[in-house]
Amino acid sequence: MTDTPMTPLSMHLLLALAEQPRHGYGLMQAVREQSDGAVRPGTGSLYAALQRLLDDGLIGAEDDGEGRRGTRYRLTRAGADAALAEAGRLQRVLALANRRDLLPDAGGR
Amino acid sequence: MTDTPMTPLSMHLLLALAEQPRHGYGLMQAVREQSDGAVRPGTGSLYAALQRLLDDGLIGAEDDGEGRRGTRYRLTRAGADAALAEAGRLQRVLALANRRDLLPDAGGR
DNA sequence: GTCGACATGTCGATTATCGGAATATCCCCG
DNA sequence: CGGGGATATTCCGATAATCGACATGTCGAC
Repeated sequence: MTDTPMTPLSMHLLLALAEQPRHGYGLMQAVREQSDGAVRPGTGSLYAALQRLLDDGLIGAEDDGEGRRGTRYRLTRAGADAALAEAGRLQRVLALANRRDLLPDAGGR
Repeated sequence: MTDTPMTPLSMHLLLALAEQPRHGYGLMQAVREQSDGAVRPGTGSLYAALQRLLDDGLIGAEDDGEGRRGTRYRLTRAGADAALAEAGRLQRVLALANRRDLLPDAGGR
């Protein structure tokens, strides 16, 4: 139950791959769009993060077909589980935030 | 709109302070409890994070009364706004996660 | 044939973040 | 008075994550 938090970038990558397998380049764009521009990794951050996810077995990589260039990344079962766990963690944080009164002047409570 | 993500620790600190002002040490415990043990900062991480939040003006620090030892941290208006913004970001990520089919065997779609 | 989008990497530098050791005080209990 | 545990904070070294730049190559369009 000691759900270690995941970086926002990793989470976005997993979610982008949950939709469909993609190339690294496509992931860069997908993450940008998904996050409304909040997360915009350079290539360095991106491939470093992908390598970490590969090492942890959360994603898989396979060569794209014969003629095609590039590596296609896909979500593994473990990756889906991890994303789900992270989503649960976020939900708990949000629930907490709702319990607190963060709104400044609106007639709260 | 380029909502820079916040670390889980920072978010938990702001939420803990939204409930009531606290000392650093109390924050350590509050964060642990709030996160169900997922976030358990050592003292080093804790005070470093507090310093960062102070630098960004998201929290304030004042000496505790005459006789008392220690510094009492409180949430600033900017801090509440930041927490709110982060909560919004998390909500968007969660919405995304819900749209994806992460459940493995439950008869999805 | 050159331009821009697609695609995959590597490198070095800079931050960010973390955990633990060390320090000190306060308060209770005997 | 003395020890011990909770409170409270600082400093330090190590690791993790990010960024921006550079390098390399393919592809289709114009």
